[in-house]
Amino acid sequence: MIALLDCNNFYASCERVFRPDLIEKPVIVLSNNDGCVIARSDEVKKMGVKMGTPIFKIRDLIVKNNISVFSSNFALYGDISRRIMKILQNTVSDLEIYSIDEAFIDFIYKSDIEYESLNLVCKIMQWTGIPVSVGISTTKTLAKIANHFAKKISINNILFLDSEKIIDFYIKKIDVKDVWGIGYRYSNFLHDKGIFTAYDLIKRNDKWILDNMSINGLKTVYELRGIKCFELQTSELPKKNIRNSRTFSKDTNDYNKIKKAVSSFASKSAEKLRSQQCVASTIFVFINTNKYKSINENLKLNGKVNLKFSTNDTSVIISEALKILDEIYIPGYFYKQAGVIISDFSVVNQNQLGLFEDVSKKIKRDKLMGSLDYINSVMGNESIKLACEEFENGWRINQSNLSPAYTTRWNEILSVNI
DNA sequence: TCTGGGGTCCTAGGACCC
DNA sequence: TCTGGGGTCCTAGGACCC
Repeated sequence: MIALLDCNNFYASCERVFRPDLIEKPVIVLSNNDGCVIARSDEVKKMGVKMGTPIFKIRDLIVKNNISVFSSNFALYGDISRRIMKILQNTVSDLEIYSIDEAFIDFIYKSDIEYESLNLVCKIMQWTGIPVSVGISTTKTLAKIANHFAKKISINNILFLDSEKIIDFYIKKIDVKDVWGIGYRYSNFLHDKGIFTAYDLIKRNDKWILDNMSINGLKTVYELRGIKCFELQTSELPKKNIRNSRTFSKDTNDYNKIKKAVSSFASKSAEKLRSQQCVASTIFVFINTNKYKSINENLKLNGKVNLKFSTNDTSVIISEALKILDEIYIPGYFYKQAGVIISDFSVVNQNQLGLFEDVSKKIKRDKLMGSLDYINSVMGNESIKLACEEFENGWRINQSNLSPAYTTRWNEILSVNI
């Protein structure tokens, strides 16, 4: 059996932990830059607000229904997530942390899985204040479906799909678009072909599925039929690429601002790269103009470089990224977004040294990067950084409704007046 | 006025080889 | 005029996930 544990309306629930006055009141959390809705409490879902709705389209609704609006506070959500995963680590036998608010698990005691699940739900609520749901079945894809219905119809937020009869009942009820692995393109295609539920889909033959939805589509169908194709991934795999990008708070034609932003993205990418003990050999930089404005200005510019010597040195990655920026930048346009992606990793101590690489210099640079990471880890993020990264709020995002970092910053800790 | 950010995997087609 | 068969590697783009 595989269980999927999923936090209910995770970001909204995190905000409520420190604002219990908002329990059972409508809450939304916005994307970076306060652009669109990325989390909704149940009350807001009932009002018909969809995931990703731009905030300016629901201004009236917010006022009318007195919806509490929060800017996204990833320091807080990340910390609460770590606490929940820690509880799981100490409670279950196998754990795959699938996302910030989801984990696939297997239980130690398998004789009464529903009881185990209930214990877990209660413990997480008591220790962190976050409501969670558990769906259990024979494959990951079915556990996902179990979880989907656990949130909707189960009284205790737990649903166990074990017998074939019960599985059949639910896969006849679920729209293919809500099946894990079937996105909006495939679901439109399937609807056109007269396939509306997961049950309709599994009745199609394998060849048809393979031809139209490729191998992953077929795996999904097998999983729906109760045949395991996706195993529990219990150890964390290193990332294959690292991306840092932002939409600017205001479109900008100021080259220096973009340069500082790109430097800063490159630096953050390098830091993440070092934290997984890797070096990278490909650097990709992109800048985009505003896609919602006139066609003429809808530019997507990008470039990349393959380095001769793989590196995780911040200054090298920044200077290479800036060279690319220099090449792709076209003056006279207003840019909306920029980003840096690094890829083609190898593990630090397995990396072949270049024949013409200056080894003594490299050792010095490695030490320097080590010190930089150490100071930032002890003194707090961005305590020191390179001079080319931004210092003022040149391109920083809008966060006008940001809640305090209650659990990760001493000066923002909750105070209680008695 | 105002539309997020960070990932993975697969496939078709082109370039190149003998 | 007629133009094979078999392979590898790389890349862009498309699909999906949270």
